[in-house]
This record gives sequence, structure tokens and C-alpha cells, in this order.
Amino acid sequence: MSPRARPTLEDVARRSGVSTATVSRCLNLPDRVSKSTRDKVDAAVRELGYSPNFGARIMAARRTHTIGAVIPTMENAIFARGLQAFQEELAENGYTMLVASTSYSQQNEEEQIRALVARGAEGLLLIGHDRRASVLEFLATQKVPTLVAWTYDPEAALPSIGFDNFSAMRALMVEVLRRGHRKVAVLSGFTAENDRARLRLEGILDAIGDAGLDPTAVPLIRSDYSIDAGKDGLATLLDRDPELTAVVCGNDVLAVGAMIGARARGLRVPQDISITGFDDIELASVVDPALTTVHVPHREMGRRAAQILAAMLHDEQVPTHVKLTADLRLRDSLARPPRPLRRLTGGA
Amino acid sequence: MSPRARPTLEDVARRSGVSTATVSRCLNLPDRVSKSTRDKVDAAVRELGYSPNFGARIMAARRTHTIGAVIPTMENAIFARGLQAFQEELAENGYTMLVASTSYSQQNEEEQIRALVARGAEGLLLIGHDRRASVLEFLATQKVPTLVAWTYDPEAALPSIGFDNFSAMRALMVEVLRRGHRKVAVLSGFTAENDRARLRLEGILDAIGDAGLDPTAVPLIRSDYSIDAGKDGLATLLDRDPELTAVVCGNDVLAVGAMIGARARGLRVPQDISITGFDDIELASVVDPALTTVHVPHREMGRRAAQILAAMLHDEQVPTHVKLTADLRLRDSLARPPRPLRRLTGGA
DNA sequence: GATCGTAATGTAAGCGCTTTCATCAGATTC
DNA sequence: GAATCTGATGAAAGCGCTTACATTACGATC
Repeated sequence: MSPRARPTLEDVARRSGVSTATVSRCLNLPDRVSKSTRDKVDAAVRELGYSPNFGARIMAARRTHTIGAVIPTMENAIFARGLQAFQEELAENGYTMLVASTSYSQQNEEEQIRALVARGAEGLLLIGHDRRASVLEFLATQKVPTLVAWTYDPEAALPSIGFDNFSAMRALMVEVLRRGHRKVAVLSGFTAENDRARLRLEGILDAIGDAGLDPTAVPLIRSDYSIDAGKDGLATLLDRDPELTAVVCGNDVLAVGAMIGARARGLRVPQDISITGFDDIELASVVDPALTTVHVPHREMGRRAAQILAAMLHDEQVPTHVKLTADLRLRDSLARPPRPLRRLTGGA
Repeated sequence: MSPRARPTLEDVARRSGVSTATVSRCLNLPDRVSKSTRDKVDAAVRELGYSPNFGARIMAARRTHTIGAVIPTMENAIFARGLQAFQEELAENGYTMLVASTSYSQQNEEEQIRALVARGAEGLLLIGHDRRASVLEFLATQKVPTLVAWTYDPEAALPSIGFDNFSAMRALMVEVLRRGHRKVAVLSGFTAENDRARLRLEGILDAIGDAGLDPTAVPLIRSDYSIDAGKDGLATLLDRDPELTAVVCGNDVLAVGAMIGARARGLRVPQDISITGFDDIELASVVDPALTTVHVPHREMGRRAAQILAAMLHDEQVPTHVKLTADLRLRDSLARPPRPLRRLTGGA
């Protein structure tokens, strides 16, 4: 016996003595078929272990009920969370999700977008607004409804759902300053191809400027979003300026890294140095002291993104820019700066 | 102008004045085409914003270079990590990854497997060995090379790469007992459809039996793998038996939850109560005290899984069962049990 | 009993691509 | 200059499915 290939619709049709059209209907529109034939067909399907070829289906039906999501990384809990909710809501609406990740590279993102569209994604979820014009053109040419999440920008070309990274981070920075901190440093993510990181940084510097300090004088390190980078970053910052009383971080992962770095240096948080994050991932409330951060409603964002995308696919009118609120979570890692005294011991 | 649909190979052919065959060759076998026509075609592709229809490609070429991965959840860092490595290595070998998640349900898993195969997945990565025979039959009928990861079982029907959940957890339990703990409780994941959880639990009970204690008398709670479940679980366990000196958890997430629960009850870890985890996710070394746990080489597992799967697709001979080592990471959350004295204060 | 309506089924035309095979224009050889 | 080979290209046959349309069977209607 030759190595039997995957059974096709036709095999099923032959075996159950009906036409391929009828088999197809059994699978897709069961009510249009009489009970007796349906039973025959079902039996044949089972006996043959038949499963339809998706490629053929895409071509013939021109519908895939598939939506693609392109995220920077699966390793950050915020995307994992949001996507899980996105997928659940999508399933609710009869859609399947396809994920791809880019490692924060625009180049990769463009490839993944093309790959997903080629695979029949009828809609796309992207993160942030930073991407080359060629991608936008491609999306327009292909007429693929696309929604941007994790950022809010009323000016942007693509519809978006998200929060105002600038204002949220600015509010946190204002709070840091209100507590009396003046020697502040920043641990940021890479800002070149990442509007969320950039806006957060701008929010920080804006608040600093408004407080009458010089934003260009603020010690600043850009790195990838990892615990180690946070740890190393803190060490570098303290080497440059041991007088630091607060370090504001681009996200929680960096902040936790910074906390570990501080601990490694024998500094207590927040008595000796305050540290803040952004995102409010689970980790933030698990560490000790709990992290002061900005809470982002990742789950809700994912869920609503799915609803909006589904509506877009049904050609319904949808709000072009949805703003969610990201609010401060004041916890224990932020306190007043230590009295200057502490710092004198070494210097005197 | 009518709403122009997605351009096809034929549009490109027409525009560049060649046949569809030539365009196809330009895309797939560029060396077989003269420089001049290649340039014309490339130009047309760019102008039209052409991107090939994957479905059509699957059908015509019967190759997709796609591998599917079906995991329980993206929310657990261990899978996110492992998959990231899996994908990177897959890309290295010219394959694309498609992910689907099951929320730890066999029912969902079966659907996702079928969906991925229908989508043209040429190989599959699955987690754990627990699944219905019907799925295995399906896989056999469809002749889809399948590799199981995150568990090692030399007896299993499908080839696997992973570690010995039973022995690893058993070793940890032995260590707990060696430190003198006798009042031990267990916080396990659901074991019904999850062989990893089941094997870990068996490992624990086996060590307990060998130590001359009664395994059936061990307080045990099964729950989902979440911080909250860990927290609540610890509370319940302590309500049932306040004398507990150690809680062994099915994974790190549960363990961190238990640590929070302990703290909430005013107990110090490890002075008043010891807690252990499994997996060694980042979180484990970030919490204070750092978690004693079992280190699992997630990244390596993902990477090697990709290599093996690629070899399987090339019909190369591969080792059927690969065992990786998962070793103890003794950190601060495990110590000797407190002197009985502590417990008397309340009772006297 | 002829007429019509309806439900169930079949026929066959693609969907957009790859690939085999045939063709053809040049370059090479004798 | 004829014969041969080579590389580039085109024509056309599917890949496995869906669906518009045609056909058939059969009960209801007058």
C-alpha cells in the first residue's frame, strides 16, 4: 500500500457516495443537508480522519476568520496578558488569532505583517505607531483593517486603542518631584523604534522641565527591557552620581532590576533610594517593597481591541481612537528622599 | 474606480509583461531568471504592493515551512521563554512558527491541533503526554511529525524532549525532609489532564513515603497555577493545620503566591515557614527571600525541540526521547523548621 | 392529474499559486 | 552553416475546496 496522503474532500465524498458539494455543505451548512446523508458523511469523515485543507478553504471561500497580532515579544507579561484577553474575545466573535513577535525590530515587524496577511489574516493588531510608511501603504493597498494598541494618539493615521503614555508617566514624575526628589535619574527602554518608550521619556522630561529643573541634565540610560539591564543601569547611574535619590524606570521589569541593583549595593528602597516602574505587571505587587507604578488595563485593552477589530471587519463604524485610563498606583518603593545627612558620611 | 482587491500573481505578470510562471520563479528561484526580467518583475511587485496568497501557495506547492506549537498558556513565563527560543531556532532552519494556546484543556488542545494541521503545519510541538487516543490517531493518519516537550517519558508513544518531573520534584522533596521538616503540605496544579503536575505530585508523595511518613495524610490542595490560588491555598492549609513548617508548591507562581499569603498572615519565610517552587522563572530569584526551586532549562529545551523537529521533517533519524536535567536551586525560602516553641505561644 | 414550490443534491467553474513540459533564442561546436 | 546544447520563458494542468446554478424528487395545491 502506498503511503496514503491526507484524505481530501473528494475521498470523503466517494466513500459516502455523495458529491463533494454535499460534503462541503455538511461541514459548513449542516442544516442544508438531510439527516441521513449527514450521518453517512460524518461517518466517512471520522473513518478517514479527514480534516479540511485550510489553504484550499481560504482560496475557495475567500474568508479565513483569522486575525493577526504582531507584538514585540511574548516574554513581557503585559503582552501575554493582553493577547490572552484579545484571543478570548476574538473567539467569542468567531475569529481565530495568529500571533507573531518582532523582538522590537521594525524590520521583523514588516516581515511578520506580510506573512500574516499572506496567511489570510483579515485584520491586524499592531503595537504602537512607530513604523515605516511603506508598511502603512502595504496595509492600505491590501485593505487590511488594522488597529493599533498600547498607545493612544488622536493624530495617528491608524485607529488606536490605548492610553496616553506621555501623560501617565508625566503624572508619575510629578508625584516623584512632589515628594521632594531633585536628584533624579531615568532608566528608559530604547526609544528609537518605540513610541511608547519615547513618550514615557518625554513625559518624564516635561515634568522635570516644568519643575524648573534642567531636563537635559538628567542622567539617562537607555537599554532593553530586562531585569539585568535594570540592575546594571542602576549601578552605572550610581557610579556617575552617588547622590541620586530616585530612579524612574520605563517599565516594571527595569524597575525590579533596579531594585535588585540597589539591594546589591546595600541601599534600602525606599529609605535610601526611591524607584518607580510602569505597567503594573503582577511582579510589581509581588516584590518587596511593592512597586509604585502606573497601572495599565492590559486585559481590558485586549478585550476591547478584539471587539473593535471585529466591528471593523463587519464594516461597522468604530471610534477611531479609544483612550483608556492608566492611573498611578502609589505603593512603597517611592518615598521622600533621605535627609542629606546620609550622604555626608562618605564625603566628610 | 472599483475597490481594487488584493493584487495577484497574474496582475504582476501582466504588468511586467511576462508569464505567471516567470513571476513565480522570480519569487522562489531567482537564479533561474535573467537579471533584466527579474528587475521588471520586482518593480511590478513593489508598485502593486503584491504579497503572495499563502493559501494558494500551500495548495500548489504542498509545502508550508510552518510548524505549529500548542501550549497551555502564554501567561506563564516558562512557555513564553521556551517558545521564543523555539521560534528563533526554527527561523534559523527556515521554518515559521504558529502558536495556539489551550488554557490547559484537552478539548481545546484537540481543536487547536486540528486547526494548525489544517493550516498546513508540517510538524507539531505539544506539551506533555496527556491526551486522548483520538488525537494520536489523527496525528498518525495525517502523518504529522510531532514532538512532545516539557516532559520526559521513555515509554511514551510520541518522541519527547524534556526533563523528569517526577525525579526532579522528588529530589527537592528529599531535600525538604532532610532539613527536618515533617509537617509538610502541598500546593499542586490540577493533575487531571496534566502529566507534568501529576508527576511532580507523585514525586513529592514518593519521597514522603520513603521517609516513613504517610503520603495519604499529607494536606494537599489542587488549583490553577496563579498567584492568587497560591495565596488562598496557603491560607486554607494553615487554617487546617497551623503547625505546618513547609509548603511544597507545584510551580514558582504558586510558590510566590504562597509567600505572599504567608506574609499576609504575619509569618516570616523561611524562619516560620519554608516554601519551595518549581521552574525557576525569573520571578523566583527576584522575590525576597529568593525561592528554592527546581531549575528547568526552558530556553535550551525550546531550542533543541526546534532542532529535533526540523530533523524529523527532513526524515532524519532522531533520538526518540531526549532527557534534559533539571537541577535544584537551593536559595533562601527553604530553611530548617522553626523550633516547636514558636507554636506554643498561641496554645498555652 | 397537471402545476407549482421546496428541499436535497449534483455539476462545474473557479480561487491564486507552483511546476512539468514544451518552446525558443542564442551561444558553442564541428 | 548545420547540429547541438543551454538557459530563459511560456502554456497549461492541477492543488482541495466553495458556491452559483442546474437538476431532481416529492408533496401540496387547484
